[in-house]
Amino acid sequence: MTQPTEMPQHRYDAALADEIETRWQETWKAQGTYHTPNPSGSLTEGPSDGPADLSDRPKLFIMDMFPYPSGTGLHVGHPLGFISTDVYARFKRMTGFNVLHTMGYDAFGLPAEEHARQTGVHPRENTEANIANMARQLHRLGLGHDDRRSIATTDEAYYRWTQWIFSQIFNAWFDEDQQKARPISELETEFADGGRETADGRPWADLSLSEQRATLHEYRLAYVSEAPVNWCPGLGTVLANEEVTAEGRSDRGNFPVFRRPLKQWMMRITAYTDRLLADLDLLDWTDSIKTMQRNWIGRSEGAHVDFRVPTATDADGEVANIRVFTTRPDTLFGATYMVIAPEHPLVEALTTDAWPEGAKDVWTGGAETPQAAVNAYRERTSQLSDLNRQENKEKTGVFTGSYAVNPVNDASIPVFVADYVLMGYGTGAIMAVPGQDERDWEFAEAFDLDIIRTVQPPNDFEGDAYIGAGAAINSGFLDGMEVDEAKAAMISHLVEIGAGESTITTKLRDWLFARQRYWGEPIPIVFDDDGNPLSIPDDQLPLNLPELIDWAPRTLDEDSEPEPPLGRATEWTTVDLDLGDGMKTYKRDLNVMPQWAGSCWYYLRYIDPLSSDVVADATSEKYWMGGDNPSEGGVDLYVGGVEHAVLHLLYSRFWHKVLFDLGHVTTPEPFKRLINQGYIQGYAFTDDRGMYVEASEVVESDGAFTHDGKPVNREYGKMGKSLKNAVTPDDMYRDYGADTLRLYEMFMGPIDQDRPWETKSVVGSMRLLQRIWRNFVDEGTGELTVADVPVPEDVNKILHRTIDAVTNDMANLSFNTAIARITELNNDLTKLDGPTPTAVAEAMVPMIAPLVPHFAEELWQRMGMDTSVVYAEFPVADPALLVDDEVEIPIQIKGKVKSRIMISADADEATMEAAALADPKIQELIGGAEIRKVIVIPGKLVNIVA
RNA sequence: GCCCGGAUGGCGGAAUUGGCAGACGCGAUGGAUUCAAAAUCCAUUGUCCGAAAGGGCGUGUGGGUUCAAGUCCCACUCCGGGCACCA
Repeated sequence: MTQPTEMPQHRYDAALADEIETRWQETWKAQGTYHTPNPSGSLTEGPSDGPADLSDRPKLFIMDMFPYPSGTGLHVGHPLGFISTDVYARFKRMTGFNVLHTMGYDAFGLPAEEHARQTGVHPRENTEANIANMARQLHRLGLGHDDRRSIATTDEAYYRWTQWIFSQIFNAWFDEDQQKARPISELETEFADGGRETADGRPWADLSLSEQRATLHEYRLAYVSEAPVNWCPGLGTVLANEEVTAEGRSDRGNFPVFRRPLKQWMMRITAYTDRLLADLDLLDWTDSIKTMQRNWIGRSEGAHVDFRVPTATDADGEVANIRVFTTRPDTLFGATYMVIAPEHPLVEALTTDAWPEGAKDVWTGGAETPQAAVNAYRERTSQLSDLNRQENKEKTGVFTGSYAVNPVNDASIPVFVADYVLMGYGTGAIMAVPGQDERDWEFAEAFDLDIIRTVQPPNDFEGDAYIGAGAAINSGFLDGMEVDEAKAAMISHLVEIGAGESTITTKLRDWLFARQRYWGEPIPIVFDDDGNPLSIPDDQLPLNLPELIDWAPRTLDEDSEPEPPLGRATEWTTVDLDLGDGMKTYKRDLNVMPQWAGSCWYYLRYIDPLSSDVVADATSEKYWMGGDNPSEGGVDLYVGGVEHAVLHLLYSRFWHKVLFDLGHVTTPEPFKRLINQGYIQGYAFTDDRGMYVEASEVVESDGAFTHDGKPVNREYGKMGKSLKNAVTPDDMYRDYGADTLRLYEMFMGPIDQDRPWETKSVVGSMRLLQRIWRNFVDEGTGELTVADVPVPEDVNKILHRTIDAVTNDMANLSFNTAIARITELNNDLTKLDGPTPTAVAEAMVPMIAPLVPHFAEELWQRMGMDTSVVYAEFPVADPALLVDDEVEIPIQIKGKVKSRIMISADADEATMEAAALADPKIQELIGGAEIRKVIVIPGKLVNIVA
């Protein structure tokens, strides 16, 4: 049994840490210590206990990717990034910056709705409870957030502006000439002035109101369109491409997703393809994230080529023309057949009644007629999910019975339907060049088609299709040209004969923006009697969700139509409005926005969370976003998980660019610097049935692990509920305190690396704080042991070296090495007899303050300071103390260290060489051997080659 | 298949430009203290040979450049991530 009476009364333990931490958290809250002043508008007040000149200082805007407030609360993995940004923010506050750092909650979304479906509790109630719990957990961590600026995307005052931005996007169009978004009213003026022609050439004024609305709708950046979408019956909603996994299932819930045409809200993100790509160069992001964005956008340059099919006519009665996209127009002479996707609109027109002469048996799929073959093939592929279509890479297809004409050599080539060509990319049709394309080669072999090489492979080439560089062969006027030259020549030839042109294709599709769910922002749109969408006036925002008894979407089958829950609020679905042509009854849009909407712009509301007349005060926006130097502008540091590489970060950049074009923000990019923090992983344990057991109950002895007396297997994975290995911060607060948790998480390794959690190692960080504490406070009496005594010279040097190293490490976010340096300094301090010199203490406490703010504040106040350590100046190293008069340098023989000597730090090469050769140990080792060369690096080392 | 990362003691990880590999911590071992334990303090801790002094070998593998390589070059293995019939 423990006997607390024997414990020193004033030891730094969990109980004392708890007392110190909660006390300072209350004080900071009362003083508004982390209140960050804006230059104008709302929130110009700074902290009552901080410097008065904060808003005159250079700014720094630091952000975390805000969390979704889940019902289970935080585990110790979540705050890793939050602690990093907090340490950095605190360091920057102490080195002369006005730092904006706060936290919000991304609170709309599916889980709250699923929870509501299970419990009958309204999503809002549940969401608010979760936010309260998460806010408590985060506050207890001592994060220096300006809580006046905290937002939740579900706040009325917040989503009012999400809806406003939607209206801005809806009421804008993309001017291709200027490559920017402009207000739709300017387009209307162009039409009205005759500066732009209508589709059928009629003057604008002759169009009916409905026709005008329909015309403008074609241009809007947010538009309704009938397009193939990802229909997820399991969730009862449609999803964006980005929300569908490679396996063809929903990102959330893992339900199957089906492609089918539906009328849906889209956002014209594709208009911004080039700018989204080009502006990546402005950003200080990792190459891997930039690469992921580039791959997702998937821009590729090539050409359209038209292949006529003289025997067929299209829907307009014209000679059928198959337009293909190719990145290799130089290989056109090698096109021996064509393939169109099973969903291609020309399939029916091209499919003939009977097999033409020359059709090989293998082309027919065993069917009597092309009609039968194509129908059977389309039937079969339509039933395959995307997953199966990708898994089975064996080439299948059937001949349509038609031949197309190769525009460069008039060759007649057969047209196939095959599912290896996808309708969703390019034109949904290809010219097949088996000689230079592996997939075409496979198909050509399977279907006994001609193969013509049009690029000369190297002599030692042994593969099938050759996709490398080389001279053109078998290609008429291109022969002898290298690939790039041949491409250019072919394109100009195609333009000349009117059979093609250069073009650019992207994988990026317009963003599907509607969800048939309840817990999201209602779309601020109404429809007139002709079904034209119109935005509701800004002064009627926010548009609130109707109160419903039954929020849940229906789980439906594949062939069903989505049923938006908002449609059940019958009173809500219609509204009387005057939109300029008198009071009329309109139908509301019944969709809600996707979860990504609220997170697209939250940084702007952090800047100015209170304004009700503007999205963010213009002066403050320019100040915090760095609008004075737009190309360098944006949030100074944004930290979050890599899982948002293409979703949130692409959408957010898109919205920001629209707002930039419309003049609402001053920088072209929202996030200047991005860091992806690693994940905290944990050990997990499975029993003999393979079921996870509670990791905290597993006992280790002699390298073996047991749970409840039975042996278990150790595994390793992302910390969480499913692996039963979550450790909560609340447990850590109780056993060690928040400062220890902060210190441990920062000490575990570099910020961007995954790392395993080990509760047993946390004690190391606790010990460091205890050892520092003992150098400041007598554990028995609680008396301060800091005294105004002189600092020994060697200690002073160590102190200034530590200051120098820690300053650099903090600036580079290398908190693990900063902590190591502080530990070394403290170890030296421990060895010192007598009290800790005041001069050392006054440097050391501010130095640790960013990492362990409560601990440092407590020592700071005990040392008699009358202002908060939060705004204390970070110590500055004295350069004179960083250099030594004498240094120890290694002497190497052939690169191996053999001896060491002390030598004057500024000794020249000759002196060093002489000193090295004079060393007795070296003389003995060299003996009489000839010295061939001596390399001297002044102040560093001597290497003797003997 | 393609594109990014990465591999250093029993473990987490250090090592600006090529210049003393293993900082700092965890764990482990021994000691001091204690009736005993916890806590604390001190010492040792890459590996092999050796009683020691000392020496050999060592940063995934194989080669190379260099006075000198964890760091640069070539080839490969394994692990993590992203994309994937994208024409």
